[in-house]
Amino acid sequence: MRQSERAYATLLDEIQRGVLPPGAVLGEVEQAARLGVSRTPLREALGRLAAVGLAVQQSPRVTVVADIDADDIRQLFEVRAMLEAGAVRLAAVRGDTAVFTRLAEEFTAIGRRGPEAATDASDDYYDLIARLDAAIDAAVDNDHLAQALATVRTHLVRVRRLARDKPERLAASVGEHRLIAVALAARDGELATHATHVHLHNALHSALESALDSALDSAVPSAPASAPESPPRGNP
Amino acid sequence: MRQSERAYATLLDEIQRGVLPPGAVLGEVEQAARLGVSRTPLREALGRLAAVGLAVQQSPRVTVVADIDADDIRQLFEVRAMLEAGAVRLAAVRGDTAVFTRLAEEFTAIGRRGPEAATDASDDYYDLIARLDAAIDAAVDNDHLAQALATVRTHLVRVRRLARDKPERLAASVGEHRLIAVALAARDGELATHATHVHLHNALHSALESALDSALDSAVPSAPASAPESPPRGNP
DNA sequence: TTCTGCCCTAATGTATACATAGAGCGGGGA
DNA sequence: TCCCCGCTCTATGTATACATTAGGGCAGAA
Repeated sequence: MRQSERAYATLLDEIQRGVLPPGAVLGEVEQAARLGVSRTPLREALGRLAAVGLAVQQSPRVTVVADIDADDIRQLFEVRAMLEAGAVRLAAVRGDTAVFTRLAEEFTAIGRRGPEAATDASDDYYDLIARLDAAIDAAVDNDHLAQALATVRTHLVRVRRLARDKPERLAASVGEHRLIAVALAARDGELATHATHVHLHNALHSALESALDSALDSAVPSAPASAPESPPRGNP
Repeated sequence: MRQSERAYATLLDEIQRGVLPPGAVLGEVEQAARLGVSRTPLREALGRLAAVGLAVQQSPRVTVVADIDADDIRQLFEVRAMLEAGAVRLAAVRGDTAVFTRLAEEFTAIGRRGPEAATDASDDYYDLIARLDAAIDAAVDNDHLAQALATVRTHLVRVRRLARDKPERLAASVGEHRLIAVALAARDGELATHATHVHLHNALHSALESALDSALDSAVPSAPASAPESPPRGNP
């Protein structure tokens, strides 16, 4: 594998997992030394991160991990709603009914486990949801849309980490996805679109709630809003 | 200005203007020598072009200008419709009525010139349309949406070049944009959304018509569909 | 003591040298 | 004559050396 791709994958994973928190300085020499690559491939990795919006040039001299606040999350969900609503509308027309029928059955089955099983089987939940997304993408068959959605999803990974889904929210999410799958199986684009909007509305509110509880300090100026005393560093 | 940015701007312009046609090989040493920069900043420029989708790695060894066919244009307009329809719906709520009222008046004024003036004043037409787009972006105030739209618009520049708008189409487009501006001035998000869909429907059909006439050979296999004898080169 | 201006360091931006792998071509054999 | 093997050459991928500039720190003066 190319060193630049390896560096990109590593940095992406670390940013998404929070190892490199928002505001962490991404010095070229520092990260190159840490990842064991030269500056050239690392620069390419930073360029890709900047292109997708996860790294920003705070000044002409310093690149940092992009900040993320409640407003960012709202903006992200606005774009996501536009793209996913449009995607399911198209998928209802173009998709294979059998595929979505089967997915709907899987959602029904996994939903029967009840909310108390969600904690243990959360990986199964997320995997099934990812497969529904993949099926929608395949049905729509639009590269430009897929790329736009991929960018949004790249950011959403970090949002999910901030807002760990509670078990009851995860169970509700399964039900919402089940309805989307059912609508797609029935080729009901209108229902699928509305169900998607409902799902994203609930997901956004849950995310904002959890995120505000955990880390985000937006609109809660309990401490002076000046520069933090110890800005997070990726590699102290 | 940084050399890499200069190289990117130059290559982007040449791709959008058709100087580097679809399929043109983008050799690093060749382009670096031509643009008078080293391979390092040129690689960064190629990376940015690849990130936006205008350059693709045809093989691990050769990068070419991305191809574009009727299907691409349709896909592009699908994404564009999702994003712009959502944008105007939000802009109707968030925008400043005065701004869009003034823009609507400008569209009315420029529309009174009649279709025969479109050829001479096409720059004025496009400039006014661009200002409406900018006003919508500003009203929506969503960075992620702006970036997604910027990517789409980057591709659309090339589509417009393939499908040179006829004067009567340009005149009709002005009328369609006027309606969008009027709807936004009236804070009528529904009307703005529908007007946007109508406009994009017309724009897509006009583009496909013109493009099929001029250069695109999709679905018209008059010649054998094998590899062309003389693939276009950027710098023979 | 504080503010301002200069210098120095360290970071990025660029160029070039080196490594490596793939594609094309030529020669030899069947 | 055709096919296969190997070689070479050139392209990319990587590392490193050089240039440039921004930003901080120190010293001097008010």
